[in-house]
Amino acid sequence: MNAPTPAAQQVVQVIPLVMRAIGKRLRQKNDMPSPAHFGILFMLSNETMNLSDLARQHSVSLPTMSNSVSTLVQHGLVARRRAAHDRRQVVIEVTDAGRAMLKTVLDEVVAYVDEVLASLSQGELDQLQKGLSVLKSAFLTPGG
Amino acid sequence: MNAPTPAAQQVVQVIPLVMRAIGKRLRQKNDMPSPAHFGILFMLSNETMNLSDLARQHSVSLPTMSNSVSTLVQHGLVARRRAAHDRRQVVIEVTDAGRAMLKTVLDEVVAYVDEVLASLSQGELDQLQKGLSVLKSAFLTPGG
DNA sequence: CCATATAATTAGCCGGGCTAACCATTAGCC
DNA sequence: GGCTAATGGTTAGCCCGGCTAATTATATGG
Repeated sequence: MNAPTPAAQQVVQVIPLVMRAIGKRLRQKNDMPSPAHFGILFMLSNETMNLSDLARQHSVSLPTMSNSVSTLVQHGLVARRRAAHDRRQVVIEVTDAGRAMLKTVLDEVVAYVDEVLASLSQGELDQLQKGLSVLKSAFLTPGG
Repeated sequence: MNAPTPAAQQVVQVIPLVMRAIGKRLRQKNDMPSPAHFGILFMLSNETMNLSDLARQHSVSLPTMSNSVSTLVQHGLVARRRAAHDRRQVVIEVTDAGRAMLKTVLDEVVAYVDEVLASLSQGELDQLQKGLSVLKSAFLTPGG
């Protein structure tokens, strides 16, 4: 094994830190979905998907995604629909309520992050943005 | 509310993505602790703490931390000890097994991240590192 | 037309989050 | 000294989110 890059070590250190802080903020607000639900709504807001695709993209097993979707359906945030071209598949769609919830939570989280980032200079913000772009591209390529 | 910075939007988008990918990798390996346990071990590896401090730093409630520590104790990774100066407090210490586990997991996760980052150029790695430094400093200051 | 593969659900388990209620200890104050 | 907080932890009871194994429904292919 090659020596780990400083960047990798930093990813391991910083990402969980940020994640916990955001998770804490979400838990503090009532009626906020869990981070997992948030991620599902966010994915579905761009395009509807069937369960399997959703599970794969979200890096969880199919039963787990089925359960999460059931919870979301109970809360009225998404809806199940049989696919016409293949009646085995279930397509998940975000409801209006789900879209509203997503916007609320997105605003809340972004506002919180903005609050945390408020102490940074414009130069630091640029650095942050560039760094995250790199990280995103790395984890979006196959294998990430 | 001011317009959200692009940096904040990117944080919201990228951090959960990376977190899920790392979580998936951890779940795939047997005998790997959950991300939460990993975080606890990591914190304790530098300094022993009592339960309350641990809960606060980890952004969870005291009962939650007590439960997590119980699980870790059952697995032999940490040990509880009454503080001599204040017998109400419980100090948590990492066992040798815990330290070994932490090293194993750290190596595993860092290796995985390195693998994902392998496609990046040195310049991109530098950008990533700088960006994460900024992010870390923002979330480590009070309020983060 | 039957066998197999694929999509999804259900059941059963565990970890991790919470609040409320409780016990043990310390600190403060008359 | 001896009450009365205040502080630190644990326990109980709840829910969500992970997993695997087993089941059902639909497609597909020989």
